[in-house]
Amino acid sequence: MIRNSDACRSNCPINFVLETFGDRWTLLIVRDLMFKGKQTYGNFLESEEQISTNILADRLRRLEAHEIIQKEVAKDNRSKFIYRFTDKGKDLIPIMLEVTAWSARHDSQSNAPATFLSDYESGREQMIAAVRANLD
Amino acid sequence: MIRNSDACRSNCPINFVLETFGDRWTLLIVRDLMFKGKQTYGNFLESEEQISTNILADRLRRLEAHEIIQKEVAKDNRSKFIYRFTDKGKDLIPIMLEVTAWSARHDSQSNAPATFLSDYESGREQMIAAVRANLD
DNA sequence: CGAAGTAATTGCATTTTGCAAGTATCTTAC
DNA sequence: GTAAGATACTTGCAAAATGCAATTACTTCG
Repeated sequence: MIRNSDACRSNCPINFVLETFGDRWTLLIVRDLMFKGKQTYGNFLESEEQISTNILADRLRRLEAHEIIQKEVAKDNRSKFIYRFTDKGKDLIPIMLEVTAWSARHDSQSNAPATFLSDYESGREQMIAAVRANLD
Repeated sequence: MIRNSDACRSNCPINFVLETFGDRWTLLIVRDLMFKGKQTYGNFLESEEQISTNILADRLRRLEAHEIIQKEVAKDNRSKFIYRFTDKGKDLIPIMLEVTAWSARHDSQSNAPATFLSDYESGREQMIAAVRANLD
């Protein structure tokens, strides 16, 4: 069940993001949709972090309610939904890249590509544009 | 109690950030320390989102365990601790500013300063440097 | 029609959160 | 030196969220 008024705690911009993304799963769905070409419920379930079906259904519902993503029936198979970012969702790209950069700097176990940091630092705007262009 | 091995779900950079910041409170503490000059347990408790004492104590402990912040006894009052960012913590500045920008763009209720977006877009590096310089 | 594929929902045990009250240590005022 | 206040927590318990396994519902394919 979606919290109907979503109990907004304040009008702080940091808090605003937490109202949607302040849990351990939502951002992984965004990641899969943004960087891994995943677009269906079944795709998201396959991720290595092993999200469970009830949590996935709940988070997709909330992301849609917050107008980060929208879904449509797949053209090739009408029993399937295709999830896509809204413009608001696409605007998360700079945040996601900045988060990736921080982890690349501070997590010695990070599996970010070896060239990520230098590519990002030398061409941030280009990388943002490239990710955006790669979303249909 | 801090999860001893913190059950790392994957080596994905997005997931790495979630392991520390994937809840509704931790980032508010970072915000207060980064932008509002708050440095003590009592200061953090005063924020409008009304964090409770047990959650605050737990999150400060985790932030310290993850080496985002460190605490020291206050010089003027030995019954008080002063919390400060580590270098790893200071490196969160670009993420926090990017998050603020996203909310400023997409939350009509946002209380971000009216000039924030234009200042940020025209001088991102300067703003990062300014915030950093403002941390002791 | 029946089997397979896709997207969920349900029930229940475990974990986390939120709230109120209590405790411990250090400082200040007399 | 002691009592009152300031500061930083801890504890106990009810409520909510999470995680897991099983089940349901709808669509497509043969």
